[in-house]
Amino acid sequence: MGRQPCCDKIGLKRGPWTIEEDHKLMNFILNNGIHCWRMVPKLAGLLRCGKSCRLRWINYLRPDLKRGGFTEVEENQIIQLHSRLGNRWSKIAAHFPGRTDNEIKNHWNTRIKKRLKILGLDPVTHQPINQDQKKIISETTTTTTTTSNDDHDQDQDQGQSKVEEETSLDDQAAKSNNNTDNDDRQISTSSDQEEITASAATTTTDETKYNDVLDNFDDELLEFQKLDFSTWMDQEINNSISGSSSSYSTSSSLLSLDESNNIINNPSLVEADQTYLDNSFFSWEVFNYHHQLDQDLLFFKN
DNA sequence: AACCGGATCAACCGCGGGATT
DNA sequence: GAATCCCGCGGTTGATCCGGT
Repeated sequence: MGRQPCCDKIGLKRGPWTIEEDHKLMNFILNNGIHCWRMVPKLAGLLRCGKSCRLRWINYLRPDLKRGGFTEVEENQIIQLHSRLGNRWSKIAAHFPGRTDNEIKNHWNTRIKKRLKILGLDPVTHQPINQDQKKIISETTTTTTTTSNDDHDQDQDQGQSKVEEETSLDDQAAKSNNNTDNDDRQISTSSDQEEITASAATTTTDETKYNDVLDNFDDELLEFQKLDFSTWMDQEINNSISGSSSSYSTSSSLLSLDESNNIINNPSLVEADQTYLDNSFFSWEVFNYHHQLDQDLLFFKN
């Protein structure tokens, strides 16, 4: 007997979200919170399945998302964590406040994998590739960009051997999350850092590199922990208005900061040019400018 | 200007696991 | 213990962007 689908898909909309749908979903969650994703689309008046709403919220609408490209420090941290956790993207993402598992997964598959191959490292085992393997990889990467089944199998094998370690990491992540309550940004704990440091010390060739990475990471974490969530959010809002924030998506589906500010300064543009609404997503900042952010943010601050 | 192919990333799908009945 | 529900995860797809020719 097969499993029932998560929802009946008859009459449900698929594909890219419109600004109107985003607005409905965000308003609903901000006003009501999340209790049951299955009910969210019905109550919010959306023709989407609950899964789709959840994904949209987690990967795009959540106000604490950190947009923009990954820094080298973050990339190195991802590599470090991937060497120990394998393709457990959600576990890896737990170490990066404001980043989603999807974002990290995409970044890994599109950039970091290549970077490691160029450096002569196997992205699956993180070990140096011998010449024969290098040859095979260079041939396969020129013919296809998709993940091979071999990769997949190796990933799974690797995953099996890491279950015990993962368990301890999960415990730490859980403790960390419980300690932080509303402050999602403060996820990594000192014990995480100690373990990462200890693990880094066991990898012989990259020891120095990892220590540098961890030093930088500790500095960032310290800065980060000085902020409480509401302070951070206020800064993000102020930065967005002044145009000095560093965390903006360059994604094509978002209006650029210049465009956003242009609309802020000239709201009539939106009424005059319907294509803004039809074809574009506002950035989070613009969206909130038009929808009384302060009121909505009370939900998060409380 | 038009086309092409690679890169990117949002979104979908199926599955596994925990909770509940 | 079995059946069912729901959530979350990881793999994959497909639309779009972008640079090269």
